Amino acid sequence: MATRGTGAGSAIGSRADEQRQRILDAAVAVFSRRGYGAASMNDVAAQVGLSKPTLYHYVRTKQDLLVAVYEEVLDESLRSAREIVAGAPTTREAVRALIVERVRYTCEHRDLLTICFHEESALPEELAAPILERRREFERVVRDAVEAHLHETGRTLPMALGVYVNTCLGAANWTYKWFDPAGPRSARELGEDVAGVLLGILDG
Amino acid sequence: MATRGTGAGSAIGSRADEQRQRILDAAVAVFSRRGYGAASMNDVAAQVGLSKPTLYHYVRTKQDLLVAVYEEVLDESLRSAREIVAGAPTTREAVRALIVERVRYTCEHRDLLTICFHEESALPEELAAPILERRREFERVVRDAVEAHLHETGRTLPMALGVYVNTCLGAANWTYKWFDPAGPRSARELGEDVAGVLLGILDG
DNA sequence: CCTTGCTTCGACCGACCGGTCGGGCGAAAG
DNA sequence: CTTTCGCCCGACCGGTCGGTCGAAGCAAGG
Repeated sequence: MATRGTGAGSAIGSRADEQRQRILDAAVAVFSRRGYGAASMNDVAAQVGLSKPTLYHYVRTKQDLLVAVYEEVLDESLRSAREIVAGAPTTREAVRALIVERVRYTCEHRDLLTICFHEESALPEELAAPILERRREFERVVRDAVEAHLHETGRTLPMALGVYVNTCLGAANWTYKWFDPAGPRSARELGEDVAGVLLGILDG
Repeated sequence: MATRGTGAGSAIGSRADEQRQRILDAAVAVFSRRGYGAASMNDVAAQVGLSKPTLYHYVRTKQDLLVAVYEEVLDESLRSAREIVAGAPTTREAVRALIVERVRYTCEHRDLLTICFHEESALPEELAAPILERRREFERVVRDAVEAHLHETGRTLPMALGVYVNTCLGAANWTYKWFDPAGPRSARELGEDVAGVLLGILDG
């Protein structure tokens, strides 16, 4: 039950919590590189500098690590999307900011997103169901934002709304494959470029 | 060395070739569902209705099956892209047809593309290098097509050419995640919708 | 000093992996 | 009939998997 300050003035975190976070970071690195199915818990343990039994002192199963990845990504995605919609000055700016932020987050957490995009089928049905539901909720937020802008401007899209939204999300998500952190454009700037392509059809 | 007609009047194919194709189809189904690393050769054998030793009578290694998937996809992608560029009536039509075809092929071979998109890191460097080079060549064909259209019309894009091309390919490739074969739009029609979003910025 | 409780790990478990081996099968050739 | 040969598989190989067990190390409290 002992708690201890982290030394950086941040919120309290027990020793066990710190280790758990280090393990999760290691798991993200290993899972994204080797793939969840092919990665072993030995790999993860070695990455943190622990033995496998010690790793299992902090983590219940390999599956728990994968679930934690999805939780983190979905929490942050949904939170920021709702914040953007609530705070945007115009409906058009909401759509634009949603795309920019999606690209930024994806590019700056490529390991995390790589796992989310690749390992959907690695979770058993019972665990996948709530995760899928939250992802659908995220997509609904984006969809509603586009629809609100359409309604406000009286325009109509030359294709189904769902097709447009999925095209936008696809273009944004796919940056996890090609974004170059050493390139000339930052993640945020790249997001603005991508949004520029996708918003063209909204402005006519 | 015995050969036999396939009975359907098509090109000759030995019994062994037929079996090899059935095995490859099974491998595609299994690898795309479970992931290459997590899928076992027992799974593949069971899917074809053979025992594992019999499977190995036709296939050298598990890795060979994965390589065959990449070969098939890259062969077809490059071939059709070059054909489209060579036969398009205008540069704009070339770009449009490239996107439409990319979406169509992706949606109609989702299992194949799922493997290509997810298992890039499952190949050892020596095998991945030539595959990566051919993928880059495919991207170069698309890039050149866009550049030709830009040059012809005298327009300039508000973002780097590479960013635009990757955005287009991302939107097209991502359809492997959300295309619904039972939906109201065929793969080809969906491609036309997606191209409609992406070409907006080219037409101003 | 001893106890307590958290952290760590060497050694191990049964299961399953990719891949192999030696032999059994049936049909065609002699 | 026997031989041959492509096709097929039960049983097995060394190795690794996710996960467990029992014990050692060690700081804090008494």
